[in-house]
Amino acid sequence: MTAAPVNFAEGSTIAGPTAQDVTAQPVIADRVTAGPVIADQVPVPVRHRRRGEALERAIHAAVFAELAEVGYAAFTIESVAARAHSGKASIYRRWPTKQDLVLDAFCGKFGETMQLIEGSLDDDTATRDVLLQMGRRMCEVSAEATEAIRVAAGEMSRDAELSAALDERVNCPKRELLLQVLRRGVERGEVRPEAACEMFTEVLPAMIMFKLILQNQAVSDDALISIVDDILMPLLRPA
Amino acid sequence: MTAAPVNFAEGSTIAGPTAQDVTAQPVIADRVTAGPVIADQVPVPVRHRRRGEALERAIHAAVFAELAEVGYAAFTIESVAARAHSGKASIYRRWPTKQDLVLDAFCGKFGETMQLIEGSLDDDTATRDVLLQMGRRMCEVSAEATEAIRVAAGEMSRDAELSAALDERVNCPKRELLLQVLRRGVERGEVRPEAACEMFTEVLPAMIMFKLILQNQAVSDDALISIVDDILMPLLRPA
DNA sequence: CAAATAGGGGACGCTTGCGTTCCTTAGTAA
DNA sequence: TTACTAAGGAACGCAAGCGTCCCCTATTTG
Repeated sequence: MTAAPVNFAEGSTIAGPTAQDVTAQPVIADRVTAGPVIADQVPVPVRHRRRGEALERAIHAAVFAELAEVGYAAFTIESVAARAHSGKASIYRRWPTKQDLVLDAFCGKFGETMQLIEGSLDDDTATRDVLLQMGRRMCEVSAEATEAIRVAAGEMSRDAELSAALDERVNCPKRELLLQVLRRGVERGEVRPEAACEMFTEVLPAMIMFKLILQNQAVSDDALISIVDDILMPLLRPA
Repeated sequence: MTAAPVNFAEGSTIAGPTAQDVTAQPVIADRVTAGPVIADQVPVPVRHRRRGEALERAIHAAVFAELAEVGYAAFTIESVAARAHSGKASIYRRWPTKQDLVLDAFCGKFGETMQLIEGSLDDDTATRDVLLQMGRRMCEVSAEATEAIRVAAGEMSRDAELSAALDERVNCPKRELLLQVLRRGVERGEVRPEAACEMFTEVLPAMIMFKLILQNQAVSDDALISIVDDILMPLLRPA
């Protein structure tokens, strides 16, 4: 199940005006409620009431937007609700604390992210290109959730149980997948056997995350290519 | 000027009990104030009233301890003051917001961290060992302030001015120093000339910070050696 | 089409931390 | 020794969010 990009646009206004939306919303709702809808006065699709998964995705999107805009310290359930055009109750009904909310959003985004690549492992793509593709995907997904990643890392340092859970759901799958790519590379003669180990598995994520999460730099495609071609491949290639 | 380890033990109880310390403190203070000090009843040095730099270092230490224990979201000026056995006013007198406080603590720790290595650039240490030494130093310093690092990164993403300031005070010096090490390596014939560029400068910090800050893993000395010997040096070494 | 369910959103009392002020006393400089 | 400055610490009013409840209505289910 993919991250449903559709709903990102519909459910919440990413990086859009915050307070204004909140006040603007009731007007539209009233018009819909009070009298018959005058069709051509509401060209933008009338906000319908979302439920279930659609609502959750909208809230998740609002969480990322809010985190990016004000950070975790100033992050409040109230503003997430407002941004998602939803009620606080709908949020509290699902997530008991702001921590749960953020971490669940995090998992939703990264839980099944990497599996998307698995398909391409069957065909005849070169290891170098698979790595590049994985790098691109990591950048793409992570760039939308940098603060959530920082928060998750921070909470993990304080909660061993959570740490184990996130490790299992996010880190391990990613590591395994990368390991799989390396092993496949060995079979194809593109990777030396000793290089198919855990440590080399960390080089790509480390370089990307360092720039993205800790240095706040966008990772251009050129930079990515350089990481793969000038760092990763030279390390992996058979002598 | 080093991070003054003396004060860490004196000014605040890192990772020690929080609430208890707070309530325990006045008792000691009263005893000191009210009557003559009975020497052997107060074997631990009586808390004297700190000022200026000594106080600031104690507060910084309390900041790191507090961040590590409760995280930035639950971090309050009040608990920092309590932990440092200081008054809120003394903190507000110096730092207008919690953001300023944390970031200043961050700068205090990382501002002049790396310069410590510069001395060893003159003698005949091999590049490999210089890198190892730098890695150790990075681990050492960063491990005490992982949450502060995350916070700094997060704030930077929201504040371009701050971002520039921290870059100048922390990132650039580190990058420059590493570049200097690489160039020195070129002169000594241990590094190929094309490798003395910015990108390779990031490999060591990226690997360390990824583990430490994003994966929450301690970086053992073995791991560090492996990073230097199996990743960095093979990339740098002349063909 | 009717009944049941859940969402949007306002209101409320409560708690917490903010930032300030004030008082007493410890360190410092003259 | 004597002023002077600043620290420790308590108290205070204030604002912001919390978490809950309730009402009304859109959507779904049967």
